[in-house]
Amino acid sequence: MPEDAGNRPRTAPPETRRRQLVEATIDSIARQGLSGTTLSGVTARAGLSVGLANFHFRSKHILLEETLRHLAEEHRDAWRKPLGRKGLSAADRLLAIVDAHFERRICSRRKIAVWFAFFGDPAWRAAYRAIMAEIDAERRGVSADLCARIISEGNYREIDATAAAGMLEALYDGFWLNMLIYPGNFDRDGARAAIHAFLARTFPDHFGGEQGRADRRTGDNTA
Amino acid sequence: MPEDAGNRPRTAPPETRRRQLVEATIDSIARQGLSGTTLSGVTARAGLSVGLANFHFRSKHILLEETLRHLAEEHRDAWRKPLGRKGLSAADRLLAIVDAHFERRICSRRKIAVWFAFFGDPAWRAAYRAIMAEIDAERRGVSADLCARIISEGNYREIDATAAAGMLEALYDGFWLNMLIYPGNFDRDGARAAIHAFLARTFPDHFGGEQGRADRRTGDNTA
Amino acid sequence: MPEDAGNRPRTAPPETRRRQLVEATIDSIARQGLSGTTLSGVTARAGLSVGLANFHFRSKHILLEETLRHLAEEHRDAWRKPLGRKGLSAADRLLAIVDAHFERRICSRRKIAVWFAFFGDPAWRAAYRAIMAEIDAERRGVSADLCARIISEGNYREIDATAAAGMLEALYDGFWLNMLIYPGNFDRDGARAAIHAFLARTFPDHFGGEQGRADRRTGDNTA
Amino acid sequence: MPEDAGNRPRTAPPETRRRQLVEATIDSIARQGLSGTTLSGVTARAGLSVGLANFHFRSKHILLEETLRHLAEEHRDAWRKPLGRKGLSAADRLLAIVDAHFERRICSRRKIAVWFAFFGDPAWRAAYRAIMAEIDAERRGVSADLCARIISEGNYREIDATAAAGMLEALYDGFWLNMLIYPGNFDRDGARAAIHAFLARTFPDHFGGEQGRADRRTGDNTA
DNA sequence: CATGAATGAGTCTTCATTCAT
DNA sequence: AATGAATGAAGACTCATTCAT
Repeated sequence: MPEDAGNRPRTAPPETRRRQLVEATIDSIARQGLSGTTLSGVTARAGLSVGLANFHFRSKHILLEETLRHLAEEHRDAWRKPLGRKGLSAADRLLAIVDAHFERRICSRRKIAVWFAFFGDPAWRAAYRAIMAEIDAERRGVSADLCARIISEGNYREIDATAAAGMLEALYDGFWLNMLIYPGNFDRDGARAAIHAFLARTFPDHFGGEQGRADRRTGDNTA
Repeated sequence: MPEDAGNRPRTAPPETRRRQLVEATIDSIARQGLSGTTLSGVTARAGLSVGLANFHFRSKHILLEETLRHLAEEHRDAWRKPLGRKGLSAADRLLAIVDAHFERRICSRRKIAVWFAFFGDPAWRAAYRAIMAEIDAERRGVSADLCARIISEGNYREIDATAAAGMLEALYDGFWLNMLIYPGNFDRDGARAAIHAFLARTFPDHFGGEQGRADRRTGDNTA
Repeated sequence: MPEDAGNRPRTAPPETRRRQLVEATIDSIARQGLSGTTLSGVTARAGLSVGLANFHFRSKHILLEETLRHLAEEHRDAWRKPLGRKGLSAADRLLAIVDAHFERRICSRRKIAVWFAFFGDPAWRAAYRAIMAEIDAERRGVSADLCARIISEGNYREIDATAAAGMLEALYDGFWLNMLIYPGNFDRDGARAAIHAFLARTFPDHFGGEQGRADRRTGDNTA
Repeated sequence: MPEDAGNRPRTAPPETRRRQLVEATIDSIARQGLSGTTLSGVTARAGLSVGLANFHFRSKHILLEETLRHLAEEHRDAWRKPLGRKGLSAADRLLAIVDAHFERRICSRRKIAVWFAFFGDPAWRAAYRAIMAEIDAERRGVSADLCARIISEGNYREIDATAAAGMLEALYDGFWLNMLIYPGNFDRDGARAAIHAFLARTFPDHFGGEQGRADRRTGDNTA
């Protein structure tokens, strides 16, 4: 269980330890769930002592909070980064946001399991909101703006940009959950393709059918 | 907290007690989460004693399992019942399935919270599958069949019935989760309307815009 | 260690259990000190399980608080009871208060050790005040009143009743502490005799030397 | 909290560190009690590192022992020093011992709190005895001798010198404790005056009323 | 059917102590 | 001399389960 005991230095920079522990926590939540995640389980997985978790984080609660925050930042970075690129069309940007939700790093079953572990608990839902409400609102806002631009560019009179952005949000979560529960029936590529198809049907002039060809390019599946 | 102590008979038929306890369990999970749900909490809420819960259910695990089963049956009944009616078109039936997911009884935040509590835990996900895999598969199958019929009736060559059914599944869960996390931004009527709009855009000949008018008929919001 | 396991009933009235636990707590504090007093130590001494202490008292803190309160009431009763008797002179009453502090039940090393355990901790000092400030003030007040009556009856112009009462308070505590630390040099009878002598010298007309003869009547020493 | 971090030299002679740590320990015990006194708390208060406490003292136990010893020596010096002066009468010497107990340095609430912290714990009572039994006996012996000389000088037939010395011991501790618990009702000057009055009544020819005048000379109260 | 006292295993947390730097 | 990361034993508390009544 100790990751590589023996030649590991007895002491390490705080950030290293924190990362090790957060990573072990993600592992533990994914496998044992939130309530099955114990400090001793996490530290054993990390090859460290119980005391150390309380030394670097001040309590189990804070460790979990930091884990949530870690995931939050990783996710936010994933969809924000491509938006920074120059010369992208609104459609490109919207696709980038969609695809970010199904990148391998973001959308492993391991990490989705952790997200839903937090979603499943009322207290952690509140923590999630405290951390993510603004970020989620920003993403929805950006998506709605992009939809609005697409709508105004095209000939999509009857479409409501806000509603379209809401659909996308629902689709991310909905596919994630179904990938988690029925991994045999849902996978990253299928989900992405389905959302692409949805966009193609909604904004046919912007998301042509040829986009779909590239969807099957990554052959990996979530572990 | 005891529901109506005092004039309640000291003994009652097993089915009554079981229902009381399951109901109290749903309450407890919705408010405290799965890990915050204790036998003594549940029984106190029901105005009963701890011993009784272990008498009627043999363990906490079984009580939770029965709670999950209760919800499962309620949900299954909700979308199955309208399918029994004669003389409904494929489109009517598909709409009925969609709408069943957003009925008030099915789609209260209280019950959604319980669903996601179970979804959030790996062990309970397995239990969920054991109970629901077949039912969920059936519903997906029925939806896919209905889509296939609609597709064959209409002129929707490029559409994949299975994918469409998968979209619907994702949308149910996705809207549910968003209603749970951001109740200010997502509600039952909006979700239903969004899915109706999705169907209208996907199968324009079958789901005309006039369907949308009825969507705002129920003014209630989830408790 | 279990007190009389085997023929002890598995369940007992709450008051019995509470008393058992408080008694075991007194024992434990006397022997191991406040910080050496653990829930498992106390319950083992009482022949009960850890869980039970948290069932009858809601926390260790409350158990200790109740223990303090128990001692407080016992002590208060000891000096209050004789004051209720009719036909006692002021001097009689004052002596009764003094003697109450050196009764065997009140003034065992075991119990004194517990008092001083609480005195020794800042937080418990505050708890002591919360419980005892009024009672202690009452006793000082009664003593001062009695001194005042004695002073007015006798010819003790220069004596301050309040100061005399303060002296008595100091003497109780001072002898208690010395009995605790140097049991070879200080004992109940000696302490009582010394205070009697102090009163005889302070109020010679009221506390004649013949009082002293009775002082040696109890031959017991503290355990 | 660090006493004067920044311009403090990184290394200092052992005696300096030891004194700093003992002083911080006294602070900590006075505020948090013995059980609330942790090595990291003490060292933080001193602006030093945990490791250093274990370097200069070999364990927490030894640090506390040294703290007790420090207090013991300070106290012993306080009452011994005046005895060294030439030309003092027995009465003067006895008064000096009494007054030493109520000097500001000796009799602050802070230090009394520490004494009683040690008194309150059975194990530390043993340590106290190991350190102080002889010193306390010496003081009692000196006091008894002085009383004996006073008794033989005066006309105090019925008085027992040993008992008188015992009374004084009890009064020191008794007033200390009451100052600790009820600082509003007991203070250094009042305690000293009360003991002076006690001596004046016990040995009227040696401790005249005019002594009392000087009692109020120090206007400070305990911190 | 029903109660609730009793048990004890499991978890978080604190903290003295160690030790590499 | 000095630091502070790291360890692990010990203790309070929770809670599912049992069982006598």
